[in-house]
Order: sequence, then C-alpha cells, then structure tokens
Amino acid sequence: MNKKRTTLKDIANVLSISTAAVSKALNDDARISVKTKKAVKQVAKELNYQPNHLASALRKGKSNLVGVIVPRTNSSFFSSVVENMEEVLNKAGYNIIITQSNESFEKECKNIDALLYTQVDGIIASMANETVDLSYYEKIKSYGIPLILFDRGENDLNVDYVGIDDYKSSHMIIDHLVSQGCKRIAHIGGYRRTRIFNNRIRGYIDAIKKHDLPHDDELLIESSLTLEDGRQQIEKLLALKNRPDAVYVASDYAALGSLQVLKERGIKVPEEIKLVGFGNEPFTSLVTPSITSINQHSEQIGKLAAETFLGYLEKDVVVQSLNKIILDSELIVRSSSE
Amino acid sequence: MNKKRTTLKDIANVLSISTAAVSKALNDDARISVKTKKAVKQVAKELNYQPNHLASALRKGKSNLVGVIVPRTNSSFFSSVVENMEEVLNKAGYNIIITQSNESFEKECKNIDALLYTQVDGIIASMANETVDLSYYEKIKSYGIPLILFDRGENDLNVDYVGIDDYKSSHMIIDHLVSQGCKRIAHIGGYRRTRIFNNRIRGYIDAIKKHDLPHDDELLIESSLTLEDGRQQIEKLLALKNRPDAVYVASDYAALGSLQVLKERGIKVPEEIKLVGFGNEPFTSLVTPSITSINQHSEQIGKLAAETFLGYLEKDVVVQSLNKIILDSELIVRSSSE
DNA sequence: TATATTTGTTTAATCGATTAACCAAAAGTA
DNA sequence: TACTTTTGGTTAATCGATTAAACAAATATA
Repeated sequence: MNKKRTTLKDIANVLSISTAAVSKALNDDARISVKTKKAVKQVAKELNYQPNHLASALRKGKSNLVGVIVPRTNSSFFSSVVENMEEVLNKAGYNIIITQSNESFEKECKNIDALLYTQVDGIIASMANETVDLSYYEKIKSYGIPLILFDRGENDLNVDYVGIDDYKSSHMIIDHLVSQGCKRIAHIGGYRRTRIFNNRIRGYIDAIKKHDLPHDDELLIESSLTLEDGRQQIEKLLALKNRPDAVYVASDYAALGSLQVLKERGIKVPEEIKLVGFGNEPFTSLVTPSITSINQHSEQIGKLAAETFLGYLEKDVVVQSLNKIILDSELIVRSSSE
Repeated sequence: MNKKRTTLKDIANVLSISTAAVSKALNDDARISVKTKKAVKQVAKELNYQPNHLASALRKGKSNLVGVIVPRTNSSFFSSVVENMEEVLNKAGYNIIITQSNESFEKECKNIDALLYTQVDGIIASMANETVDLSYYEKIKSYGIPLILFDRGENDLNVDYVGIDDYKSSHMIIDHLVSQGCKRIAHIGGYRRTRIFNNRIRGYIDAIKKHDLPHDDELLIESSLTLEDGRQQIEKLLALKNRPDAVYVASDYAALGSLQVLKERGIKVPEEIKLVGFGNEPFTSLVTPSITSINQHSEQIGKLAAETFLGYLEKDVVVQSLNKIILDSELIVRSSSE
C-alpha cells in the first residue's frame, strides 16, 4: 500500500549521506569506502529500493531497451528468433519491446514511431511484406540508433542484415527433387518485390536451368503465400494440360493449402506429385504426409542479430553500412517428397 | 546524422519564448494564445521535434506503457489475445511491452522485474504452468499498479481476471460426445493445481455423473499437455482392458499427439475412438481428421483485459479485488468426433 | 480614474539518478 | 615540519518535460 517508492534520497536520509554517495555506492564506484557500500546496500535492501529506470535512462541518454518488429509473433520462426534474441540481450542488460506489424505497412510505421518514442537504444526488425516505402526505416537511421534487419531485409537501407541464403536454398530443394526423379518442377513463390522471395525465384530458375529441365512460365506462380492462396494456386497447376510432378512452395502455410487440395482431389503425395515447403513450421511434421521443408536456423538468426546490435555499443558514433550475415539453411526431407 | 534531437528548448530558442510556453502550446493549454500555438507547432514540425518520453514519463510519474506476460507468443490463442489487447490500448495512448515466460517460473519472475523496472503503468498476465509461488505477483500489487490476469489466473491474488468458463466448457464437450453415442469417455487433463485445468477436470467429472456414465479413475489422467505427453498418455488409455470410446484432451497439442498415435496404430478416428481437443489452434482444422475443439474467444479476452486496465485510470488509488469476467466458450465440432 | 479581472507568458521547482568538479581529512613523503 | 597525494566523500548541475506560482500587460468593471 506504500505507493511511494523508495528513492536514492530515502536511503541517503537514513544514513545521513548524500544521494551522490548512495548512487556511487550502488554502482560500486571505487571512490566509495567498503563500509559505506555495505551500509548503503543493506539499507537499500531493507527499504526494498528499486531504481527508477526513467530517471537513469534520461540522465544517461540510454534506455537499455531494444525494439523488435516482426510481421507476426505466432509463427514458430519469428517466435524462436525473438526468444534467442532476448536471451542474448538480457544477458547484456537489455530488455526488449516486441511489436508486430501483422504484415501491414501502416502498423509497421506506428510501431516504429512508438519504439522511437519510447527511446529504445536500437531496433531489430523484419519487414512486412507490404513495405516498399522505406522512409520510416530511414527515420530510424536518422535518429542515430542502430538498425538491424533479419529475414526480411532490404539492401537499399544499407544496414546490417542477418538471414539465410534463399538463392542457395532453392538450389538445395531443386537438387533434392531432381535426385528423387522429378522432371517437371513448379514453383509457387512469393512476390518478386520482396527480396527473399525474389532470391528464391532466381534460385529456382537457375537450378532448373542447371539441370536442363523445362522452365515454362506456367510453372512459376507468384502468390501471397497464405494457406488459402496455396489452395488457389495449386488448382491452377493441376489445371495445366501438362501437370508438374513436383511443387516447391515458398512458404509452409501455402504448401499446406496445396497439400489439402491434393488430398481432397485424391492425388497421391509424394507418388504422383512431390511437395516441398519453406520455413520448417512445426505443423510440417504433424500433417500427413509430413512436408519436406527448409529450416532457417531461427536460433542463430536471433542470436546473431542481437550480437550485431551489441557490437555497436562500443562505438561512440553509429555508422552503419550494408553488412550481411548469411547463414546456410538446412533441408529437412520428409514424406511429401520421398 | 544530427545525433542531437530537438528539445523543447530548441523550439523555445527559435521563437524566443520560454520552454514552459512551448510545452503548454504543444499540449493545447488554454492559457496559450492561438498565435503562439500555431508558431510553436510550426517550428516543432520544421525541427522534427519528437518529445522525449523518458522525461515526460519521469515528471508525470506515468510511462504510458503496459507490460504483458504470456506463457508463449507462438500460440494462436495468446498471439490473438495480445493483438486485440494492443489495439484497445494503443487507442488509449498506451504502448505494450510483450514478454514471454516460456512456462518457466524463473523467467516469469525476471519478466516481472524487468517490467517493473521499466516503470510500466500496469501489467496484464497469464501465468506460467509452473507458477505456484505468488510472491512476485504480490510484488506487482505492492507497487500500486493494476494487475489483470487472463486465461491462467489465480483466485488467491484477488485481482481482476478475464477468461472462459472452463467448467462449463467441459460440460459442452461431454454433452456433445454423449449425443454422438459415446459411453466411456476419458479425459487427459492438465495439472490440478492450475485453476483452469482443475475446473476442466471438475466439469468433466460432474458432466460424466450427470449422464450416469462410468467415471473410473483410470479414465482420468493428469498430463503436462505437450504433444509428446499426449502421445504417452493415450498409450496408457489404449492399454486398458476396457478402452474408452472417446477422449477429451485439455489441450490441442496433446490432442494432436494422441491423434498421431491413434493413426499409427490404425485405430479409426472417430469411428473407433472420438477425440476432442481444447483451444482451437489453427492446426486442428488442418490435420486429418480435423479435431473438434473449444474456441476461447481470444479477441474478447484481449479486449476485455485491456479495458479492465483502462478502467483503473480514472481512479486515483488502485484498490483491486477479485473481479472475474467469465466468457462463454464455443464448441467447434469437426471430423474427429462425428 | 482607480481597481479588479482576465490573458498570456515567465520563473523556478520538480521528477530521480548520474556525474563533473570540488573539497576536507587522512596518509604519505621529503 | 611542510608539502603532496590519496581517500572518501559533498555540491551542484544535468538530462527534458511539466506545472505550480508569480507576474506584467491588457481588458473589464465600478
């Protein structure tokens, strides 16, 4: 019920010393005697002293908060990235503020404003699909705080980026499907304007060429990659006079939608058509047949993004440049493709 | 590159007025002339002034931040609750800080400390399964800021709570299974010490009695409700000499584990054994057969929890009492039970 | 005209912690 | 003894926004 929280002053009064001495004692300043330190810490404990973060942050010009923006938290990938990021940052004395854009540009802008307003010391973000206008991200840079992107990045911003090699991942998938005897491989990809999806598409095309397989335009489809759109797009492929014998879908959700339609149509997976997703969402191993997918090493991405942020702390001026950390991905082969 | 942010002083200097006048002008104080207000706002825009949240929060003793603690964000239920909570709070000028306990008591305590340290104006939480010791939650109360619990609550804390009627939900499930002709219904429930799981168990027992069905001890199992444990516990039920003809699992994840085993064993669902989960996770409609489940109205829960918090703002002293908002749940019938 | 009121703004204190600059007393040194 | 250095603090300014109190000028009222 004692709404009044104890402050440095309260401790100082009890011991009849200055608040400065108390502050230094609590921060283990060398100029404070061991005896005083002990006494101060003792009283601090007795009065249940909790430092006022706002005051110290204001004075030090540093909030020890890091803002995080993800498209959504209820995806195992982002949730795992955030969890690992948090672990690293907590150890370094930072707390994180998680916000989600729900893939909306407008919401993303609001989040950026809210984070800047809260005086975060840096922002780690994965961009919404919708985002094309980069002015809000430029705003972050103009604040002079570090900005680190992961997974969904953008070269034009010239900031640090952590992600996997999407181009190479496509090659891994196509190589695998070819090794399984596939000759006509389709790709339900994301929108080309999003860098990662563009890379997956490029990888798909180049890998197809590498194996001297047909690369008909009709086999390459751009999609929003939702479950529902996965259903729609597979229908198009099934309607072709010359059906594919394998489909590489750039997202597990859309892959699941495709799988549902295939099953409803009585088309055997993997016997008639092989299917590969992307992202290694937990449900890929839960559905029947389980879906082959790409694991993106969310733990590593989270940790590296956090460490990249921490790397800026030593420097007194933040000068960012396009500094990419690209991780290898991992193909998890499951029933849908073998 | 202008690392220096503009402050009230900068604006004041440009116009040769006091910072007090600038502050009042920006806050539309009645005592400032329209002319001055216009000029101030104009300059503020030109200099791209962004108020320093730390300073105003310190002065006003109010951070406009609300802390949220959830067991994990990558569950559709919690993610949806948080999303709706955020919407309501944002409209009222509040931002939220999301933290996850990962069902760990230790992590939860750390989160509480971090949130209090950040000077949040209130905390909305759903407790970790592990949590039995309530001292950290008492600590929140002792800070004099509102604490609102949802889904995973605890009567002893005497604070506001928003959730569904678990007892009644069990009745809905049993009623449904009985109407489908089931005569021997098992329950893989959570740990009794968690209130919501205890209520589900009580509801199960009472509903069974209501229908004059056998309530053997062997049909009621306590579980951690993970997917893996769902696999383990169904094995026990299958090993019984007198197998159940329906299983009500208190979590969708555990229900999925059970379903996997049933399918592996070649036991037909729902023909031989009917299955019902709890929580209406998206995958329940994605797997084959789709799983009947309980929808918990996450949107409502999120909104109501947020509104409950906002309700405290008018009062000058926070006096909390056990004030429960119990929502009706909804049974979503799918293939696994009919 | 003299006084009261309103308007619009300034002054200065404040929130709580930190820190540069200063200082007295104790200890060391020549 | 006289001077320097070290020890262990204190004083006061500061971070940036807010706000109670004060105040001058303009306007209203008697």
